[in-house]
Amino acid sequence: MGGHGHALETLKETGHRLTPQRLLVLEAIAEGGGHMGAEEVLARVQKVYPYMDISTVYRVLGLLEDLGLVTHITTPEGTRYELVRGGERHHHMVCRACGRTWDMSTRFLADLGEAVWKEYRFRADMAHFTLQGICKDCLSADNNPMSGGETP
Amino acid sequence: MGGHGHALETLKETGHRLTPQRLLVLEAIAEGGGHMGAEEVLARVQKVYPYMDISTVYRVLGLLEDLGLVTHITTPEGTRYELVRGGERHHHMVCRACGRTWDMSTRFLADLGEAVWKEYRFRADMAHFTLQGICKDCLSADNNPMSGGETP
DNA sequence: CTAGGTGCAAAGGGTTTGCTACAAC
DNA sequence: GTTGTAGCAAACCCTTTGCACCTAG
Repeated sequence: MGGHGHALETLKETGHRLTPQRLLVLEAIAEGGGHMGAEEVLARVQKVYPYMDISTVYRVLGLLEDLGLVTHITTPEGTRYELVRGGERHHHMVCRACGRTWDMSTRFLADLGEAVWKEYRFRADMAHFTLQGICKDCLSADNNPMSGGETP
Repeated sequence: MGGHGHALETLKETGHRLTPQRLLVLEAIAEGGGHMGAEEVLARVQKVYPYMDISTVYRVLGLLEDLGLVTHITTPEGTRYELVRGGERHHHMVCRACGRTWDMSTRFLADLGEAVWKEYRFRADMAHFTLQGICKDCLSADNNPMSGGETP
């Protein structure tokens, strides 16, 4: 069970029904950890409740997002959803070779966000930030050339 | 006239035919000033050549991208293409409010990539990097609270 | 000439919508 | 009981693909 008890309250307070489907989506996205696609949420829920429909997943995710409980980002791999956790910052580096996720200090993004803010007055959304690349293990494993991958 | 004469050479050198459709797509994307969706490219070309088909647009854009003449980024509003102009490399900031795309100097990501490399030996892939957030216009338009969006 | 490229139509993948039965309150 | 929801199917983008004809080299 994740820390989404607060979410249930929000649902009730805003006059929405507490349906099993909503609980299941909430659980799935809470346990899934990082960014999940709708299809992945569906798969997780269906392990417990096989009748779950993809349209319900989208509707629930949309509702949760309207309530500020979930956000989504657009990536080249498609739309990814995740739980909004108060205060918790999670910046990740995902290795494209081995798929592992590594933690990154918020310091780096603080610098980036601040620099961009000063220069462009653009308020970057760092809440859900994932850097892709190749981790040190995979780099040494095969000396991956990775066309222009270093600092552009 | 756009500076894509170089593109024509690249096409010939790589053994591709110089078709009117390719020239038109090249012109459209050069004159459009970048950040264009396939549909917009199609519209521009069709003003001159109404028979142009969307599938041709995609195929030409794909070819030009393979040749390194064009890049694309993924935004919440869809895929956006732009001409690669020598030297003028940059990254993008996409406003979640108005959907516009803004250019960002590579300098900021260079710093981030380098810092991450030094600290973690993680080789970040900065190609097609897109920062999401709220642009200055939308910030001043309505004083958007943007849940914890500032510099973390 | 002859491969490569185009237009058209149709298929795909992801997301949304209309509808009726159903379940939360 | 009411009304909001879920499931299903079909519609809807956007993008890709198959195929016969056409055209640049």
